[in-house]
Amino acid sequence: MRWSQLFIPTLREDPADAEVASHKLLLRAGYIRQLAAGVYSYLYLGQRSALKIMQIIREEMDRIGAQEFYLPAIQPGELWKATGRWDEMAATMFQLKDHSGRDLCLGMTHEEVMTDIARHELRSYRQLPQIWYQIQVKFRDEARPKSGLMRLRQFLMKDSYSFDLDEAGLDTSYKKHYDAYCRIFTRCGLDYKIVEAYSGAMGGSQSHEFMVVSPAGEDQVATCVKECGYAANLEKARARVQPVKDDEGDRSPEVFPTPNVRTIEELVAFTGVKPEFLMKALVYVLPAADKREQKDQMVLALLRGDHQLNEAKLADALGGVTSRPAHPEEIRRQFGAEPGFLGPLGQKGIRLLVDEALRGRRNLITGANRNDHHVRHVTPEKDFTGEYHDLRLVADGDPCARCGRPLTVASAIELGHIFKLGRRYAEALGARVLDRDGREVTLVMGSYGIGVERILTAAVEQHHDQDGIKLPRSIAPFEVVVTPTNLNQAPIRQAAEQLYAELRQQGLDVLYDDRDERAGVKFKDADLIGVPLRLTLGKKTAQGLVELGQRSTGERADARISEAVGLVRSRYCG
RNA sequence: CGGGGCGUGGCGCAGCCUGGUAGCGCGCCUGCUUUGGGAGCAGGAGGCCGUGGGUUCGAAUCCCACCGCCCCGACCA
Repeated sequence: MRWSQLFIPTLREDPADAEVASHKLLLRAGYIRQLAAGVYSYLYLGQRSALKIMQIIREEMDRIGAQEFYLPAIQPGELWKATGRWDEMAATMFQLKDHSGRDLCLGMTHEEVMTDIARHELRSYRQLPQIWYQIQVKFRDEARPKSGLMRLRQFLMKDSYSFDLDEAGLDTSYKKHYDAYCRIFTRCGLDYKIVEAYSGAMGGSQSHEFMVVSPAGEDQVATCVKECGYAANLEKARARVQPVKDDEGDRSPEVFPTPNVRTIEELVAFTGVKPEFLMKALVYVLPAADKREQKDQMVLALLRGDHQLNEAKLADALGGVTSRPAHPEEIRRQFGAEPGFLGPLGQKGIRLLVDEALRGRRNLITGANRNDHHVRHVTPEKDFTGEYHDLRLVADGDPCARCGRPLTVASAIELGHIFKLGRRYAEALGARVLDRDGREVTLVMGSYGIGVERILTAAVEQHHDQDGIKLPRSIAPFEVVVTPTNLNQAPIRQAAEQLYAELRQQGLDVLYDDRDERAGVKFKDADLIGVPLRLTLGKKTAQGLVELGQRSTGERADARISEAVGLVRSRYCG
């Protein structure tokens, strides 16, 4: 393509509204422009990259036998009501009505529609397994879109769905996706990690996320420093506990005054006792299930003073129900004390959830449920009983649950997520087939997603420098740029034109910078938009030489013009 | 949804406190010179100052309301 005829609106300065590197660079390089919060237009370069990413995804999905569909973005509300997600997802779903008042929504994911097809069409186990996918737009009314393409309200997703007769079949479909995802992210030139993930509101048994570690990421992952391979989303991560030596002896609880001492830090300062000998009490409220008669249930979560509560684990402990922190009035009503003075002693009608790290501990200090008082010598099991669960948020440096070496906690961008869904959606929508014995069985499903823009964003985060973007060739909008430094010199122009024509004949994506600009402008722009290889025609053209420059490494080498095309093919773009 | 910040030519910003002819850099157009890391000189075009109301002789500037965007938090299949 001739640059002089293209629309590549590069900017010299950082846009005021961009904070993270990928956002700034994608705007500056003319890949994207913003339309509204979390809504972006993909201009020529952005679209070229997106198309390449989607093509890689397509090839690898096809390779595992997945079949490409294209489903509607606009969907009937009934389907979502049938699975219970019309209300469950209402906060982030764009819901609307048609002219006659029927409920519709913009698809935020496609379990419902895919399962609807499956229930109407699949009749026999002989038709299984099936893997169906699409690359399509998704809409989510995010409360806070952010960081350019990181969290969008409209975005592209490759989503696939597997339908199997049983769990063993699901395991196979899941593994196929796992492997396909590895190939996809590798081909996109990303350095990624695979972590165990929390399934959240999707339900289901097993789940992995594909992550790129980056300060711009919104997720947190815990990774073992050693080769044991343990890696998990912080929502899910487990760790061993550093053992603590308690005071021996069977002492009895003893209330003591702690005027205005509310936080763990204040309690440490006041008593001189280290936080690991304290017990913190956090109150959560479970929304009343179903009937309005039943009132909200309160839950008290107990953790070691120096530990943090992991709300995802709390939700798991509560059977997959999301709870919310209690309001101060609710706390006063139940405990007769202010937050800051709460503890497990003498509480009725409230569920006690105790973190595993408190198992076997003795003589701890906790709140007395009386303002300005705490109580010491409290021993779980002896003085109160509760259900033990792993409730703790893993912290950087905690010993790995698998090998005991320290875990590192880092921010990461979620590129893809694979779920074993089980039968939830098939059950709700009645997707069944006859098995070998003629019995009706409910399909077992998996669902698998990849964020297209996330790949682009993560790739820019991982591959850029002061001068701009350094995308890998597989997803860069162009593979080569031919840059004549001065078009007014006929030999330079002719050599450039010829190289451009020959490289195109080789089937390469070539950009020819035929703009009437000074060399410096052309170099800056080529670096900014991230063309992996630049062929520069200039001073040495008279000697029959062209300079080959690699964007990723900064390496430059001269070559004979006559041999340049062959060299590009064999050495750089093989 | 809570907290904070910002809306002024295409982009980045100043002006606002203390009301009185709307300014700077980049970009854009024309011409000449220049030509391997965002050139120089000269001339020029381009602004409902986010929107609506109010105060005032007079509002980019003061007051009120609303809208939009960004950041932190809550939320996030």
